[in-house]
Amino acid sequence: MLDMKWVREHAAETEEALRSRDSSINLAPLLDLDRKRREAITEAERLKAEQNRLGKEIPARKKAGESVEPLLAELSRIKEEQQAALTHQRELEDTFEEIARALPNIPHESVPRSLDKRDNVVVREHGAKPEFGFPFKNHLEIGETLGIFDFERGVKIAASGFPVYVGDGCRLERALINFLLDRNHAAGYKMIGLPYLVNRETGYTSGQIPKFSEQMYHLAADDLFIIPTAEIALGGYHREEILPASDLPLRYTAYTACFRREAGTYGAEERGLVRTHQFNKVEIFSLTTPETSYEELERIRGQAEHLVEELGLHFRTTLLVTGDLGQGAAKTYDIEVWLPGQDRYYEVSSCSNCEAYQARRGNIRYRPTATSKPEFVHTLNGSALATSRLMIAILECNQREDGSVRIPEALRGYMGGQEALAPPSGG
RNA sequence: GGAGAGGUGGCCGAGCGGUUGAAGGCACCCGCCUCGAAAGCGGGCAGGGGCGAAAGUCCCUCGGGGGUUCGAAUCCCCCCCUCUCCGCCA
Repeated sequence: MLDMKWVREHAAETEEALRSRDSSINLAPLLDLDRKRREAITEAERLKAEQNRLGKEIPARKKAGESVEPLLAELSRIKEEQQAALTHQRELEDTFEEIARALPNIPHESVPRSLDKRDNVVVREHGAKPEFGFPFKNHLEIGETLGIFDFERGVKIAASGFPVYVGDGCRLERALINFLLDRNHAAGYKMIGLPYLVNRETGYTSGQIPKFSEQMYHLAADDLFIIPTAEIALGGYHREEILPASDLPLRYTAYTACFRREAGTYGAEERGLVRTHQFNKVEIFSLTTPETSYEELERIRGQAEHLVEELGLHFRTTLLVTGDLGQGAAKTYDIEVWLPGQDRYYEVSSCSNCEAYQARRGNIRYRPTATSKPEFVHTLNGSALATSRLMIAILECNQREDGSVRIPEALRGYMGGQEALAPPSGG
């Protein structure tokens, strides 16, 4: 949600900025509706004030022994008029809000303007693509050799896109999750365990509802949504609160499974763990003052990059262009690791500053000073990191000719000192 | 799921048909006092919205939504949540 007062006063520049991410955006109908809406409010309130004023005279007149009959007649007439005005006001407000809520955030000035994601700017590269002196395998083949995944049975249990991790595969991902949580904790992010189900209000806060509802699994009987990322649940954590300024910044990290319907994104080339309906992710989430949110974005990005580095993986960081930004984001960095088996980079982290977009939707505020009015906080989120996809990178980049996979040193402590994943003996 | 109790401002807590957007306390802010501080004293202090350059003014909000009434925090209905007891399940 944007600050509609600000939009009203900066209509032309807002429209220009929004069009840089969606060329079909036209603010004119919304601004027209806003004008009519405010006129309707003024009229309904005028009638209500009149009603209140006359109503207050009743006890005095009764006391004075005067007849209140003419006054009551007058009142019922005004009341009827007022009801009609109120209905009109609500209609306009509903339509207005429906349109206003669907607007994406205004991109930050430092974000490159383009509708073409091929214009995303690589701002950092680390390491190099691994070179193999032997025919390398993709993660599916490696998984087959090591017996660490069971996609067939995942289908049997649930459906395609619900992977099963077995033995060392399960242990390795477990190790990753623990490693990431520990590092995030050490970096000052408070660990937090979250519900995987969220209600409508929380879904709305993060911007998933209503526009992207169809990407979430929905439990109709209870009207709850299964989270596509911990960001959604974390966004709801401080909903409807006024935080003391001294508490900011608030930094959280959480591990959750993530569930995405991925409707319409079916890709035969994205097999195995590349794109699934259920995956695992460790998330970072910060709430800050408006003044410090861009520093915080760099901090989150730095943390995510550092984690990939520690795992010894080759990655690049890109600054997304306006057209590639998610609904609530004002600025986003993606961190992508190289997947030899896919012959391309894949996102393992997306770090965004949503500024006040989510805070406004969820009414998350803070009081800058003891005497000032509450203001909206800025919210930021970043994957740190998506472990299911990291698994692919680790397996593919650390494979050896004999079919075993070297375990990154950072994870060995979480694997009982184990240094490699080896194929079952005799097979 | 059944029975009962309850949801009021940043927090605690009164109010139970009009003068209450809400007593009192705590917290917080400003001032006095003090070398400074504490205590004490005086004052201030909910959120959102419309109009307005501003001062200001009006409207809404006492869990949420409807209703009764000229008028609702107060009465009625539905829903949500919390607590206690029972049932059920881990």
